[in-house]
Amino acid sequence: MSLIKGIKGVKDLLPEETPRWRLIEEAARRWAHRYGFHEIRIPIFEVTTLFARSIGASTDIVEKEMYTFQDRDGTSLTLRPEGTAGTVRAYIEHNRAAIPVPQKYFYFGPMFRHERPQAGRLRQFHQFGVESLGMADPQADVEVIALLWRILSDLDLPGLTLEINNLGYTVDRDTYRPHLVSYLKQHESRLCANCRHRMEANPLRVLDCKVPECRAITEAAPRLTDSLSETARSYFTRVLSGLDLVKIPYSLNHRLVRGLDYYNLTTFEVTATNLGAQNAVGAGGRYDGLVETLGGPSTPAVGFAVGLERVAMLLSASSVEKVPQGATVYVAGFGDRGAVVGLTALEELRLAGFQAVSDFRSVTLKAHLRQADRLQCRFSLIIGDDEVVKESAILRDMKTKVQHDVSLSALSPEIHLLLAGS
RNA sequence: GUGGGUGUAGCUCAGCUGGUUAGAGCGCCGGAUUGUGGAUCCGGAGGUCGCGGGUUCGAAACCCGUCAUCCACCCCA
Repeated sequence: MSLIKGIKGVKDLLPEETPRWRLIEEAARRWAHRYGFHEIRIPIFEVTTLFARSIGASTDIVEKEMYTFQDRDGTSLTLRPEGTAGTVRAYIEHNRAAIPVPQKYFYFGPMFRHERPQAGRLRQFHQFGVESLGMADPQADVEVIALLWRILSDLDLPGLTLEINNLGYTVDRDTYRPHLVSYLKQHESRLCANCRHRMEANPLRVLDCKVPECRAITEAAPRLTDSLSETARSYFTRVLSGLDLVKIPYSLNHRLVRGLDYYNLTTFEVTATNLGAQNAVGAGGRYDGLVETLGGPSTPAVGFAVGLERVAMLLSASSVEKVPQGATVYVAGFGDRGAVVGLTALEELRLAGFQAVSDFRSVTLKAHLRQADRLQCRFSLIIGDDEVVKESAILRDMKTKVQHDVSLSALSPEIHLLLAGS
């Protein structure tokens, strides 16, 4: 009999770490709400072609990282590798374009990518994401970027940096690509093997190669900026001045190229220190063509996603360890009659709104008090056979060791009174 | 998919060039304190040394394989 273990790259979140996650989720929710985003809950799996069409058939995600399987009727389904595709699908399917107010959504949930696990990278990981659909104005970009920045800074993550770039329109990239390729061809022999391949498949990706040799070459390469149309340029300028206005610090990075095909114009990424190699905490951009590619009405859109595991990693390094709230009342019922009365006292306290706990394995008062201490309870309610006879229990303040008799017939009012007094 | 590190008690880790009953700290249980927790002291329990094979008189240690895990490449949030 071999032990059944969890799947590689798929983690359990144990009660010790769950408060940290709640903190992150609450911050994200709070800020999303302030910015006027509403929660959407979309399925965890979809028809495979949705992802192939939106993310891009030649991306790594679609080529080799998706969890794809056959449904019983043979249709190909896949576990979502990201949240945008499903959100857009829902937007189209429910004809949300017809609603005369901006459609601004946020979501939380697990995503699935078959990658080799490492620091900050799992096969089942969690994202918080935001999609702002319908507004083709730079202010919409600013709004989304500001929201991302606000959430992450509110959580006080170390070494946050916002990098931003302008990918222009598809036509802009089409005019730029030949310039880049012909330049790269001249230096082909000095490029890494990977980049030589990328040069054919997706030349823009060569720009964010980390190999120093490649970087040196691309440093002098023709820049996308110089091929951008006037409209693309002025759009980006207005995004930047909007960020200045609302005081979001950023730095330009002309190498910033996203790994998903649907982005255009504004792209951005927030990185942090102390994250190891996977240092992107949140990233996103504008994707004006996606709704239409998926069969919906032409709809401009911007969004981002945040990697929650990565945020959680950073948060552990900083200051979270201050919320281990223990229970307020430990009920120590022991002896034949005390145990019985203890059970009813527990229930009575809970109905009255207290958090009340006990360890039913403990038979002696000593053992009970030890557990009360471990559980960091504020009070212990001692009920032994003697107390049952007297019809009054002993309420012990675990910190001050002060004890009061409280009558068993009026437990919760008397505890309320003592609490109010202290 | 490729490379490297690490697998010894519940946890964190020692264990020298192979040598006899495998250790520490923390945690756990019990006692000192038969109805009063945390501290102290005393005592105790707990290990297929990841798994399989090989070398050897002898393997936790050496060799081969395998699995797990971590980190990096790649990719991305």
